[in-house]
Amino acid sequence: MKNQDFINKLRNSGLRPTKQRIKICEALFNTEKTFHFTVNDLAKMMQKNFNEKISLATVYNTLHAFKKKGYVKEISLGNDKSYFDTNISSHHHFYDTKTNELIDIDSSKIELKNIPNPPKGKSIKEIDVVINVENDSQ
Amino acid sequence: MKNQDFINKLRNSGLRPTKQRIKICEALFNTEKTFHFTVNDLAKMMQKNFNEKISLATVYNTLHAFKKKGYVKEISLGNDKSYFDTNISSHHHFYDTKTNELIDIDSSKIELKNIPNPPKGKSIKEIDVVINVENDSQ
DNA sequence: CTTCTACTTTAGACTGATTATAAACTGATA
DNA sequence: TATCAGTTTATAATCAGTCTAAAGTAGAAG
Ligand SMILES: [Mn+2]
Ligand SMILES: [Mn+2]
Ligand SMILES: [Zn+2]
Ligand SMILES: [Zn+2]
Repeated sequence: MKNQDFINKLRNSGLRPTKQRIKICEALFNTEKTFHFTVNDLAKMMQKNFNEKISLATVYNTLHAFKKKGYVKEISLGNDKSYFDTNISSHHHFYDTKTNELIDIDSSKIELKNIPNPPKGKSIKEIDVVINVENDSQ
Repeated sequence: MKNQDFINKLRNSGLRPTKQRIKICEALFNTEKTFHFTVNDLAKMMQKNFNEKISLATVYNTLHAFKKKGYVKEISLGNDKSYFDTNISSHHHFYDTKTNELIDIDSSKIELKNIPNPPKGKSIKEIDVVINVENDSQ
């Protein structure tokens, strides 16, 4: 995917293709594999790998905008900070509670049976399965 | 359960039965049903319902001590703050993302099939299923 | 090309949950 | 009763995330 594609993608979804947003698109979507990251991870990555100092506020703004457009997902865990995910397919995670490492599990890999009915008046939006793991002691 | 039972419970697990811990035990474990709460919820509850002003730091200390002893569980969600749970059985949750309300789902209600093997060298500690729900619009 | 304006970016202030500190207090033991 | 490690507490510190208001910029219009 080239620069111009991101510009179109942004414009088509009503986001002005600013220098910062385009660079962040490159960082997030010009990759072999999807990945998980924190806001700080991304801010540092932009600086180091893309030579682009983007203010933290803008990184937050952009990620929230991208999330609203469905370009990234946000994941919350036992941690204090939240993670973003460029894998936007419905999927689950292994989560290493010691290292904070996240590993995808394809949605089709786990079968959920007998999901109970939601409380009256509410409907299910999404189901998150987190399998907490830890290094074998010894 | 009476006061003396909590004193024994605390002593048996190596926690000094202080006035604050005993009162918190009463608040948490002298109930019909288990429940979910935040640190602030509990601090306020102690003041209002138990006429016991306990410093926030102590509430944190106590909850973390109780968690380590397995008397409560901690639940992390998309929220900024974390929740505690007096239901220490292995179970899952409905989570209303708008109201932050948590509702228990008995572990036996949901059947998880084909759980993939954890990454090499890691083993599964716990599986959390969160079913995000929302009020039916209209 | 220049002007105009709404949308963006930004530094820095602010918030709110949680943790750290260090002094005062207290349960257990002798 | 004296002693002391474990506890409580007020308060400061931390840290992710949000807010603000000023400066910058993309895009439209002339
Ligand atoms: Mn967020
Ligand atoms: Mn905690
Ligand atoms: Zn993922
Ligand atoms: Zn629960």
